Amino acid sequence: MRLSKRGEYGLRAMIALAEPADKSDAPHMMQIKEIALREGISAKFLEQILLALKNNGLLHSKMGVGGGYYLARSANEITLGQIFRVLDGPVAPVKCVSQMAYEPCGCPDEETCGLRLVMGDVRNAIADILDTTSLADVVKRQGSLRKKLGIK
Amino acid sequence: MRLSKRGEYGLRAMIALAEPADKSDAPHMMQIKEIALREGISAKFLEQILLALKNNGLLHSKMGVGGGYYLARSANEITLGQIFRVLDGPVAPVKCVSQMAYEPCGCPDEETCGLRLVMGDVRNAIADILDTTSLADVVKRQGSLRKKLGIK
DNA sequence: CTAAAAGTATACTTGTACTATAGACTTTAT
DNA sequence: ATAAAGTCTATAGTACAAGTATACTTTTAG
Repeated sequence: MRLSKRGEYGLRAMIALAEPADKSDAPHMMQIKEIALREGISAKFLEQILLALKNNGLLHSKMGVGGGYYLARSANEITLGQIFRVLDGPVAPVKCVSQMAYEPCGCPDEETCGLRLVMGDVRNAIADILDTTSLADVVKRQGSLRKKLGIK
Repeated sequence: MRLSKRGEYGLRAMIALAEPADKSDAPHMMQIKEIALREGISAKFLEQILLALKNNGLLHSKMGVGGGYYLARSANEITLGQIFRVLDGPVAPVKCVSQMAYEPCGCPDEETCGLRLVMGDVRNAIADILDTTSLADVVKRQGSLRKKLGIK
């Protein structure tokens, strides 16, 4: 049930962009290099990932000197599920229980296939978390944890 | 979050073996060929999978003429989680939230990493389902569904 | 006791997806 | 005009998944 590096790096970058830049609530614009350095990722690889997120409407960018990437919508309107699906595809463990990208699997009777029933539950459990957690939720959670631990 | 073919076939085979052979509650012994045919799987590939399950103590086998595979324990003592881990490895989407196979990931501060927090939730949601569902549960669920639909 | 049925074990192949890396191009600020 | 930044496409190396092949061992029937 692994999350790919692509997915991992993309989610990390989006979370970084969701953190407030300063006291103001202006959108946090960051350059690829800046994110790559901070997260310890190859800048070129991250480039592709951010591009995919942009092409799917989750990021905007500004070209030229002083440019960078920023969230296309406010952090509480972007869910982890949206990001995940762009980078890693459907959430479902097997295609035959996918809501977004259904395909039949090979079982004789899909209606009463035991494996399908359980995998359907798994899919729902994962989707419940990813689709109800926004970037803002993640940032908030990080923040209160840092506060509790007395860190920066 | 895909389930590999290896995992899928193995789980299907185990469920098949968990279904009662007849009225008696003797262990259901089946040959590789028999399972492969029923599930529409390559027998040679299934062979490897069943061997792995045997070497990890989930199956027993009887060699020679009239032999076959059967569950090493009763169907309610084998969980899907056990089978899954043998065939597909850890349940956790990222290694740094794995209970069974922890490894650090690259984040600056693991304690307050937002991604890690969420992926921990995902891991627990998946593990909750797989580790509390036994083969017997799956068979029971299939049975009641078949009954409800009036099928065989 | 021997032949055939069945599982054991390992090695090989083929394809695809992951994880990048490279390089040429476009836009923008100064 | 130039340099800083993003855009886009192609390619490469590696690892892993999925499936094949082959040779060997154990067991039972006859």
